[in-house]
Amino acid sequence: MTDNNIREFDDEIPEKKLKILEAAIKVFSEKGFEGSRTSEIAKEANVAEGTIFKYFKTKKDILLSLLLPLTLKFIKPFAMKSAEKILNKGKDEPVDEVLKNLLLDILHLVKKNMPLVKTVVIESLYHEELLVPIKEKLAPQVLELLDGYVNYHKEKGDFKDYDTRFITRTIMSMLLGYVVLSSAFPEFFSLDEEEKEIENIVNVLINGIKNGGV
Amino acid sequence: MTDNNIREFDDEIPEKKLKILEAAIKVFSEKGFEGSRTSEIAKEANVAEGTIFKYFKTKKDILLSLLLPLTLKFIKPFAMKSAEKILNKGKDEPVDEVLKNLLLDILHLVKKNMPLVKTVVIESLYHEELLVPIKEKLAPQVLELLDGYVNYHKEKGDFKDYDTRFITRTIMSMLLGYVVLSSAFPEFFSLDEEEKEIENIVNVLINGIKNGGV
Amino acid sequence: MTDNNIREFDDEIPEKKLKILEAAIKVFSEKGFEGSRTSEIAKEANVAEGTIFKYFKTKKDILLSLLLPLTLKFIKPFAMKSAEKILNKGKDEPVDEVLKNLLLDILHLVKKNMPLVKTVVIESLYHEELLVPIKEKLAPQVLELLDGYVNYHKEKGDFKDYDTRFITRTIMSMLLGYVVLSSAFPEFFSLDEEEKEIENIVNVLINGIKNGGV
Amino acid sequence: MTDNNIREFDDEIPEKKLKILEAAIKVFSEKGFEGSRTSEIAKEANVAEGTIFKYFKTKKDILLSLLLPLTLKFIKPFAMKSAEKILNKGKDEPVDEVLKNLLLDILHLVKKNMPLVKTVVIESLYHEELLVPIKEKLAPQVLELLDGYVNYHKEKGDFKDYDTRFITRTIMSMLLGYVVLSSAFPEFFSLDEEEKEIENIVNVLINGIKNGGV
DNA sequence: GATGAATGAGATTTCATTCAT
DNA sequence: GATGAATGAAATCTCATTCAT
Repeated sequence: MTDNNIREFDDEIPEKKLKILEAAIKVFSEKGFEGSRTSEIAKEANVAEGTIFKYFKTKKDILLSLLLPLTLKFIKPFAMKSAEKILNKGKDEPVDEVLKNLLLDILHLVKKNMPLVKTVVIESLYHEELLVPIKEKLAPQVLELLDGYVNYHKEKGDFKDYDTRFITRTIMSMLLGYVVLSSAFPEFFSLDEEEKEIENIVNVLINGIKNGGV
Repeated sequence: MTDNNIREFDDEIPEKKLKILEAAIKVFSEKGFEGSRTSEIAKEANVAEGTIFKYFKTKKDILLSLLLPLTLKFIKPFAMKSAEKILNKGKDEPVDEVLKNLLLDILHLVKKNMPLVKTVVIESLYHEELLVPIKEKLAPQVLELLDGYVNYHKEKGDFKDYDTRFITRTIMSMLLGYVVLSSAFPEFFSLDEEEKEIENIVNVLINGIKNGGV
Repeated sequence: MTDNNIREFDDEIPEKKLKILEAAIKVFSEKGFEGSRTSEIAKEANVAEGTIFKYFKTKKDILLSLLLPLTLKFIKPFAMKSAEKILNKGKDEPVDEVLKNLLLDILHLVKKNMPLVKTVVIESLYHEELLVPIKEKLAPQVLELLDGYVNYHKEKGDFKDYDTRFITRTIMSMLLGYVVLSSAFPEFFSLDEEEKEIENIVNVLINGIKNGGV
Repeated sequence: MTDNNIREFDDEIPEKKLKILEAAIKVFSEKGFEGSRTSEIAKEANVAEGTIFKYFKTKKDILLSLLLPLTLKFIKPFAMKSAEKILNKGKDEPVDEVLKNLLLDILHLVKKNMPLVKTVVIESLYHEELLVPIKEKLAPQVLELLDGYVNYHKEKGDFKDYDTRFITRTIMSMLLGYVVLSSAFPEFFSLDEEEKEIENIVNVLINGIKNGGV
């Protein structure tokens, strides 16, 4: 499932460079950026160590290069598939169903690209060069999308009168929490019931845990 | 607020060792474990580099030593203060209030020890030696506590009929998500309204975002 | 003026090889042999890096190959032009004039081929393979020529009774000193008065700086 | 004779750093800066390779650090000994004698520090960072000294009416030429007659080679 | 105990050279 | 012949760890 393939955009990116990127994502996600050795990346990519530096000026450069695949992996499908399919098409479906599908879609995307996401998220906590473009380019796009969704339902009267941004934050928070928790303690979750788990989470998000709610 | 002091247990731990631990927490949290230099820790601790190795066999040993302060910092107050004060004392207060106080307490604890928590959480993703004791010792204690709390309210009929563990997971998830998100994107939150934010989060957790819920 | 062209002997030498040699002379003279990269030579020569190794077995081989152009550049014209034109033709002119013309000719030759000369001179200080042929082939030819010239004038009674070799050495010394100094500190000299400078140098060489001499 | 010792200024410079500098001078002078390996310098200095980088940030830093010993080696003794002893004390001796002593002194200094001088002179042709401080600090001091000497004798009527700077240049040129030539082709000179050679050179400089001069 | 100079194994990076196309 | 992607040996530099003081 975590096939980790960045190959969707083979466009003009050379085969070897792709193999190096894939290898780097694997190794980084297992050892962390600083804990990774270019020698191991090279071996993993079936490439001579020197070849890495034909495609990337420095080791750090490999890390920064992960932003492109991340963006492509998320923005494009998220904007297209999720936005169109779920938001537009589904504007008549019940809000529970729409939200569940949205979260499930995001989640599948995250899980499929877990090593990439894990690496970028964690390393952005230590490397300004990585955090800045995320804050300035990636985050705004995601926020805009979610805010739009939230606003639509708020206007329809589906949601309580919280601040839009607060709802967006809460949705992201829950998602993030679930991802981190289930990735750190997978045995804490029943692996094959993700669908059911998400369904429950969405239910909580929508109706709360308190008895006597709807 | 994040004074990061481990000194509460000065018991027999030598002053220099404490200074080294504090320095390590600071440096690790800023650079990550692998990205940190023992030289920098030494400078930060106002100690000669060699002194570090009088108290810790290896650099990794410093990391593993963080488990003790983490446990002391969390289990003790969490078990004592939270458990007693909030759970026992509050068994008559409305559930919203109790949950809010519980979360707020945990959150304050986390925020106060953010560098320590950040380091242990992240590094446990890369170091088995760190993850194992967390899974085997820390997590069970936290779970037991939360499960007890959840069960109490479930039995009182306060909560919907979800699986206990699911509720526990969801509470932790939300907490974790909030912590990670607000720590990675602090400007995304209004710094001085943490209390209000938590209150809202608890409200969502309890009543959901859907209009027409209670 | 420093056109650096080795093309005079295009005889059978392929165009690409010439371009590589020219490029090497340029790059070597700017960065030194060890400080030069074959990649830069290739770029400068508008040639693929691999092409270099079609014409030269190794990088060092390029350096050694500079001896041929150097010899051609110097021995041929020096022996022909200088020897014939200046020495033979001028045996009746006053010694000052003859010496001045000789030095000027050599100097022009050196300046015109400065990058080549600089490279060979300096690198011969580090590479036996380069020094040996110079000592065994180039130097003797130059010495023989100069010695002949000096002897001619000594016999004519033009020169004081110094050892022939000493006079030769002194002439070369002055020339070399002037070349090195004016190339390291060009702003120390007035660029456009080279002719006048040489004239003065020759005057000193012939008459000394002491007042009361001729 | 080329003892190459920089130890005169042991002042506060650590023993190991001195050994590294001495080793670097030796290796640089034999292989050139770019052709030298830090591993060889370390071995020559009887020091671990890592130790080099405790005292010098980079390999290039070692090269630049040679300016200090060079300055100390030359400016101090040159200014003190030469200036005082030769210039002041000798203002009544015949000009030949004074100039000869001056050149001999400089020459001895150069020969004694040949590896250092060779390295700095040659590498300054390739590294701006080395050339600039020489041009701006070292050269002016030397020039001022020589100019002073020349002016003194010009005013006394000892020298012909050449431009002061020209005479300075010519003296330096001859010296430099002699040093380079005798160092590149030592067998071209009779090693043990340096004193005599210099005497002759000074005679030429003063009286020229032309017969009938004084 | 505390220090910090010294170490050297190992990391990243460079670059001459090869070779399939 | 010409190319330039790929190589990998070797270079520079880093840094946890040791140890004499």
